[in-house]
Amino acid sequence: MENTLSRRERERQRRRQSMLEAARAVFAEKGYGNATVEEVAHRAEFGKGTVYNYFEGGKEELLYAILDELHDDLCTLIDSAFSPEATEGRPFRDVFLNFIETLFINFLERRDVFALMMKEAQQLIFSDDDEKAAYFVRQSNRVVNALVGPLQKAMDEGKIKPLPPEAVAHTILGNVKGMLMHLCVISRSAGPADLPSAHKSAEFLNVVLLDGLLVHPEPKSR
Amino acid sequence: MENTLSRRERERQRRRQSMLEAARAVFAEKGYGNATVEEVAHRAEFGKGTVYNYFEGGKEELLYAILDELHDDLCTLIDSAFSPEATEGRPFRDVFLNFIETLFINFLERRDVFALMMKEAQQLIFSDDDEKAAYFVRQSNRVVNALVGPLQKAMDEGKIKPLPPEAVAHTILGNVKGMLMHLCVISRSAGPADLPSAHKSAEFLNVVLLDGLLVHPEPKSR
DNA sequence: TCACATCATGACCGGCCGGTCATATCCCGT
DNA sequence: ACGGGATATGACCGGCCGGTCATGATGTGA
Repeated sequence: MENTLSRRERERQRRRQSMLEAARAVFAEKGYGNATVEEVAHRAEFGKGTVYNYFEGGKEELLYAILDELHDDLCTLIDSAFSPEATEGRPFRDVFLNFIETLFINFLERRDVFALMMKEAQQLIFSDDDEKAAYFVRQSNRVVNALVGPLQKAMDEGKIKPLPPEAVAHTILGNVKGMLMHLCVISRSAGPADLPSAHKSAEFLNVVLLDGLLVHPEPKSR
Repeated sequence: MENTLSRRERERQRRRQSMLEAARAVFAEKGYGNATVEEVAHRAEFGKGTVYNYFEGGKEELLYAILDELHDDLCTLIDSAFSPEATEGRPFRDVFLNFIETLFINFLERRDVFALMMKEAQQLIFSDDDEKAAYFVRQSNRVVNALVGPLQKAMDEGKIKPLPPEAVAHTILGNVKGMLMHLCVISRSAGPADLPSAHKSAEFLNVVLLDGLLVHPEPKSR
């Protein structure tokens, strides 16, 4: 009966998902390089061979699936932070602060997966295998492009300086990444209690990126 | 004779250096993970075993030695960019621009070693081995601290906003790193001809970091 | 109930490489 | 010229793990 087929299919998806989840956990815990497929399999309560029935590409395909998902999340988050409803009539400053804070909150509560992305993405981007390098550049650009739209709009409206929007997007994302990394690192030595709140960190970045470090940007001459 | 001993010692140093140099080249080319000690040895024109006579810690010690050196360079560079002679009477803006540009030039002409640092340092900082993580935090802090001094001074003199200097230092270095990475990446797909000059990139960062993205930082009230 | 397709499994293989060590070589002082 | 410490060397070992596949379990439809 036709139902059976779809039932099978649903089962199949469920298993795939649970393997992915296990992989996320194990990779985050040990790092991609040190994680073994065996452990992923067992955490998902399967035998090693079974994983290969679901992910032909093996270990690597698992990683890519996870990274894809993560970048999707990022894009979604950017889109919604700059959606018309979210920006309606509010000063750019507030919208931006809110954007950064949301990013922080979102990723800090998934710090280990985030750390995984940082680590492996870096590895990929400098990989000597052009295939892999290109993959990451593609992913990275997807995110940058999601941010370019809103930035271009803000420039057109005269809210921010007319600079190359891709460069600005890269810079912003780079700063967020850097701040997140730093938070991850210090949350390891210090207790998670006394690390700056997402809000404080977001405000800091807001000041630096929007107002700059100089005290008096001197309107022009004089 | 006493001379002989020192002669031996000098020879020893020379060999160590040439192994280090070989390691730098091989690691840069293949990445630490894919490089083999054997290849390092051969590039330096030694047998594998010999390397272990000079670096008891083996492969890892080679890496650390290289990273140490790189961070030393960074510190030196910062010190001299903000030395009294270099800053004497010049506006902070110029000093800063010059600093960033020097960093760019310096690292772009050693792009592969730089890429190595990016890759492996990231790996270290998120390592599950606390020992290694601590090592990199230490190195990273050395550099940050070198920058904190000049920043504090600039804040005291009212030249830049009074923000936590460590955070500012992290941010600045993070931005430089990000820009360098980006340059490395695009210099791979595009011919090295048409990538923005170090000067252009430095100016971009100067504007963003010193003046901010907003168009009119409105002096205050009115 | 049987025959057949689908799927799970883990023992096994092959390749890889860091590190060791027995041996050969060199170089020195005498 | 010789004895002996210092040094170079690369064959070898051991551990590791990704991926495969022969086997057996499961379940489905007739």
